[in-house]
Amino acid sequence: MSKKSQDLHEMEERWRAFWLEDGTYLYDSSRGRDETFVVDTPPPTVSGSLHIGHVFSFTHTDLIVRYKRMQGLNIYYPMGWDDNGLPTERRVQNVFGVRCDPRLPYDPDLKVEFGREGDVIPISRKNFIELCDIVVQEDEQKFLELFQRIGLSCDWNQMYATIDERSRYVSQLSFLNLLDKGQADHREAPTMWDVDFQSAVAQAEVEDRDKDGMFHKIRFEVEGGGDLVIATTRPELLPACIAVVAHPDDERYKDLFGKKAITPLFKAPVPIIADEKAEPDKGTGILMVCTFGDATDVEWWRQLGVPAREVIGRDGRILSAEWGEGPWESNDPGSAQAHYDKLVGSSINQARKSVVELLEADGATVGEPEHIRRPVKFFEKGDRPLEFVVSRQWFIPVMDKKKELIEQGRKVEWHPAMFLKRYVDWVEGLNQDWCVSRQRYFGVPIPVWYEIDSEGNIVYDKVLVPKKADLPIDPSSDAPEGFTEDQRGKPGGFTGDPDVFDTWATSALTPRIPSGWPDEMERHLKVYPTDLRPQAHDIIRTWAFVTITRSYLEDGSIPWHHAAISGFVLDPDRKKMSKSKGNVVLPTDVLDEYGADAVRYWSASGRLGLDAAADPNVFKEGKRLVTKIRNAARLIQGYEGEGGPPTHPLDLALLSRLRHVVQEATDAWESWTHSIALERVETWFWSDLTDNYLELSKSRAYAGDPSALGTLRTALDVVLRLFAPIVPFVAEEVWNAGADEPSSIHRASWPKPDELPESENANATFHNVVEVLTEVRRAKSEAKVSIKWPVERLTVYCNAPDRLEFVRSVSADLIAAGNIKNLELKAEDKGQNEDDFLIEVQLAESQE
RNA sequence: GGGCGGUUAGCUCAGUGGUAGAGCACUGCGCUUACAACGCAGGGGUCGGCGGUUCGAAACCGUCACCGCCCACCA
Repeated sequence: MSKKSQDLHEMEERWRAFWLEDGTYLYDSSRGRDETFVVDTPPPTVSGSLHIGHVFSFTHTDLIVRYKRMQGLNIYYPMGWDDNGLPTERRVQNVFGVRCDPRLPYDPDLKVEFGREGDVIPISRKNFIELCDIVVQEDEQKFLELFQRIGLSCDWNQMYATIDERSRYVSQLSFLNLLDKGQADHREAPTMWDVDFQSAVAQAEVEDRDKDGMFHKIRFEVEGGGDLVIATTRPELLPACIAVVAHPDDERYKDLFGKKAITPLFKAPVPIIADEKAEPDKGTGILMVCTFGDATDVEWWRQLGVPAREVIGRDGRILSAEWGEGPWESNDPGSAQAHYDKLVGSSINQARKSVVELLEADGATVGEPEHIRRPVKFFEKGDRPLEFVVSRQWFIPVMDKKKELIEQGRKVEWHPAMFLKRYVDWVEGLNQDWCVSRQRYFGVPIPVWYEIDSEGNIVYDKVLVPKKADLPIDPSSDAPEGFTEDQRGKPGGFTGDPDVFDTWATSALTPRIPSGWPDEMERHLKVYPTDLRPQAHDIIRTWAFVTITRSYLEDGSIPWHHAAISGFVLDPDRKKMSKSKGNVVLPTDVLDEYGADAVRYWSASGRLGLDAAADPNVFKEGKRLVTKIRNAARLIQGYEGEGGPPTHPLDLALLSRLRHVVQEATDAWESWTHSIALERVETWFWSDLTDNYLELSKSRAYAGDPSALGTLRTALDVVLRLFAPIVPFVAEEVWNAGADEPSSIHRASWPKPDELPESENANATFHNVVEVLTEVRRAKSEAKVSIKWPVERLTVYCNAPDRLEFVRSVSADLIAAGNIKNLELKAEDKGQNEDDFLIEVQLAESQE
């Protein structure tokens, strides 16, 4: 690291320490709701890797917060860590080489090394959770360091984690409230299921992936003669077939409705039914309904009201069955059993192959299988397609509340507004209630027990709930009221719900976790509903949706007034970053190279909602700005003498133009377009101040002219405050230069236009003098001489005398800045257009 | 299949009806007492295509193309 980079990092570290010690960013609980700005911060998944995308979106939040703080608002900006759930479990499995087996007893002496390799060790649930706790502590520390490094102005005393006691309390309490209100129920039903993780998943966690498959055509006989051909990509579900369906208007099959088809191999008679959901032009136009191939199968199964034939188990292997009994109806149970037994225990892929072979041997296939590419549903974190498996799960009903939830979404102001549409589309497209239970270990336990009857059967209708005062509880180690632990799992006793909540069921409550809800309502109401929910657009369907839903169900509220949506970060070539492509930009790398302010500058230049490229040029630009601010400040702060009110026309022009920048920047912040605020301030700083004014004002400033000195100091003071939300470190450094007792710029007030004078002639004065000065520079550049080379004679001709007057009013500054020996301003027509300037520059013969 | 964005200089992006912009990259000059981690000057664009509205369109309307994202019952 170079010396200068080191200085930069030391400077940042110094202010980081000062802000913590000074309490610059602490929430003041004594101030009222209307003077407080509250952020419902996204708790990042700490078991994921640190990503430049975190820096981008969290900086967006911090920009807004810093602006609001300078507007005089009391800021409530907590930070949460999302450690709950599958990502942590996966990481523990990987770094310790273990897996959770809940049947095993707790081993208090278990020792496993971080990063150990070799055989995977099965461990008890309690041991597993202990390892999870170790891992999340480390991960949280890394995120904390990163976030402090980029200068997030959180109140670090307001930290929480989604697995901590407070979160478990809030999560369980809110769930019990829903249960009281009849807004949560459990049922045994076909649910989307990941066969690797062996857990239910919710609609929001599902994604389509295009996969290759084979279309197999299978001949079914029809009772009473004839046959029909079904095309399917999932022949392994043939034993689970409970009906075949065609469109009611389909001439090919019209005569078959009401009859029965006989499945090949298993000889099961199944009804041929008509339904408009069958599309004549897909496959052969007639399809088999299996328990369960997809969500439509589930619907048809419900309509038919027949028992399911479950063939796929929770582990993704084929279950055993007794053909000829119960739902396993067959015209030839013996041969059905013989065929089926060849499948039992095999994986889905193996079973598919076996069924095809059996069908071919039986002559039940038609033609060659055709290749097809089609979307297949996956758990977003999973590797194998989802299956529909019957299991008992807890749901929060949302299908009957779409209208209300859309209405709630409309009450929120979305920035940019287009994301409201994405929210509405998602809610409108919901096709199932929210499944909140997961068959996992590291999560918030579902706080209920069930009674066991005298026969030893679990009576799911008899739900035992804890007293709210006892929360949080773990039903696998705590006993319900009226029972003792030795009655667990015994007839006449109880059993705990074995599952945990979906991570989102807890994350949905982030506005209530740090607020003190519901026990400290006075405090809660000072920070709820919150003002701002910042988040990225990918989790509108999850986090935004679930938060709006839970707030509505809890007390009819909206959780936040504004939602600010950040885009994604793409690599410098605008491609998606991924570890496999090796194009990942690490936040620590760019922070090392360019510094926190420069990285924040890059974030601030990205508009809300738009994806941004991690472009090194923009980081560089930011770093250049930081250097420029320090250098400009060094010049201004180095001048000696008393400053006074601005009286000189150029000084009035500069400050008047700054006055308009203050207004424009404020308007931009107020309309959630921080990138425009940055652009306006930066243009003024670079072009007006450093390129031109600092040069033009030098002679007067060195001479101690009070108007120039006052102007320079005011300009610096104001522009630092305009820059402070974006580059907080250098702004603080320069603000406190030479001060014995630092006083944070971040507690200073946002500039107001009224602090600055307004001059009618500001733009004319500035533009005219700059035009002349630029021409002088051009002449010197063309003559290939240095910028300080003397000008023997500068003549400006113009037909418009008032234009020349503006130049004349600041001619002394112009003469000094251009090193001009003789300046002549002539109201003469030299053939130039209208009132254009015609500028003649006669350079001196020598540099003397 | 439906929806939402985007398309402006080699690159990353501003620019919502009035003479096409910035930074980087490129070329030339310059160490000038704030700044060589820099400054000054310069070259570079049929604003994705077509049609329309208008005195005037990068901008407004229509349409098409391409890129990206979101969603959709996987036969």
